[in-house]
Amino acid sequence: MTGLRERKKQHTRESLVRAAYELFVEKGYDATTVDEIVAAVDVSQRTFFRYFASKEEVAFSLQALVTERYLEAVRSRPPGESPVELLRSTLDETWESIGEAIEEVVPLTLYMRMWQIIETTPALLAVQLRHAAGMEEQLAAEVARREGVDPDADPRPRVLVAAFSGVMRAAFRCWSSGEDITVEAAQQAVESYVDQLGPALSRDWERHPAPRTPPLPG
Amino acid sequence: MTGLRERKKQHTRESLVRAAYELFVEKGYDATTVDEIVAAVDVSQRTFFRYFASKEEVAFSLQALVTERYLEAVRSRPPGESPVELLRSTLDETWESIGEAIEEVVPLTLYMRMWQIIETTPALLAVQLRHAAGMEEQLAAEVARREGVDPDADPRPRVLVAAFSGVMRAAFRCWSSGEDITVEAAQQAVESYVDQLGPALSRDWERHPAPRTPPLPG
DNA sequence: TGTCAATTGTCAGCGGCTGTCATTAGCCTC
DNA sequence: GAGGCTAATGACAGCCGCTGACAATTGACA
Repeated sequence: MTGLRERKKQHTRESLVRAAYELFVEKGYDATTVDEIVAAVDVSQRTFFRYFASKEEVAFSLQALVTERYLEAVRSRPPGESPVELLRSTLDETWESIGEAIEEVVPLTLYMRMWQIIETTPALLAVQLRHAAGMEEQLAAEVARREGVDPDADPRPRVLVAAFSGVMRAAFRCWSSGEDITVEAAQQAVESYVDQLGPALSRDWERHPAPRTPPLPG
Repeated sequence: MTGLRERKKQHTRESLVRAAYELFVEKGYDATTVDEIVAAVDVSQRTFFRYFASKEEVAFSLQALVTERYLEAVRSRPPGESPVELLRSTLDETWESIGEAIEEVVPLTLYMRMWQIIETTPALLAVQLRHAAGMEEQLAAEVARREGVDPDADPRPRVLVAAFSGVMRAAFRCWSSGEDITVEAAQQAVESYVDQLGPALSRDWERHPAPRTPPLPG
């Protein structure tokens, strides 16, 4: 087992995350002061900034966990899938795993509300988009590696990942602005949006709106 | 003609933009202080914040102009084009117009260097991505209007725009990290990336890397 | 137990940003 | 052209995010 010092550190860190999340959800991100967060955990402000480089960072400590999991899952996927299938099926595979990982730190409902706050707070939204862009980089690199192409010479990995991520973001945005803030609803939104990618790019859209629950492929 | 007061205001505003751009390009965004900007124009710091809500905003005063132009061009496009064609051909159409509009305020090379700074400064990159997301919203709304679908019920407009914007962003990123920082190079990068969208989504990628200058459709 | 190193608290200070209020300067009327 | 009116500016104080530096504390380990 790890030493006392190590455990204490992890404890303060998690306490700070929890306190921050609760305050952000309760009174909003901008209205929450770092002083208030550290007061709730009873540490000095200086200590906070030794754990987190900025007030924003604490808000994304769990988001980082999520993207890390997804990337790992993509990397450990068996070969043989086409790039689109890779991204799509990894999504299917990792939903529960990610949900469980989150709940080890904070309740899932709190995390969901935090996501809403991120989407509605301009400063946080901006940072989230930047993080997503960072993940795109790594995803594109992995796709290129799998397909044996040079990611700097062949635009297709980046193009695919960019399109895929864009669609995912649109889906999350739709989900987080809706009423059903559950993992299942998120999963539903993302998958239905992804399935619309092909039709949306087709030359002529049929006049009738696409069904909310699109037909399953195959 | 406008009064003296109005002209003075516009003058200070443009002076602030120019001074800011030059300082940002010269010593970097983070290393540039608002105090330095206002010192170069000889106004008080308070005045700066009456013109721009934040230090970031002055860096994007021209970006706003660009997206505005593109949106207008999309809106004034004749009907009959498919959604993808709409976005693609508006792009072709507006390159020079936008370039000219920029040069009325600052030299194009300065603007290009500023773009590089935005892409390489985390704080600015984040804000730019947020602005892009805002434009996506409006683009999706326009696409939905043209196709006569409900943007809240039919995910295709958002999906298409998300994919298209993601690809554009990837192209700009590639361009801004390269050596040829000209409008033509940007145009070239964007159009070749957009043309790779279909191939990238196809089930099986051919093993050979796609050509940098892809074959024209049709 | 005593030494060493890691962690923390305290303090001073910078830079972004805002509210407030007095001052200046363009506008408009007589 | 002198007057009042209003918009724009400057000056000041102050909050908040964030950092460097140094001293105090506390776990680790011989």
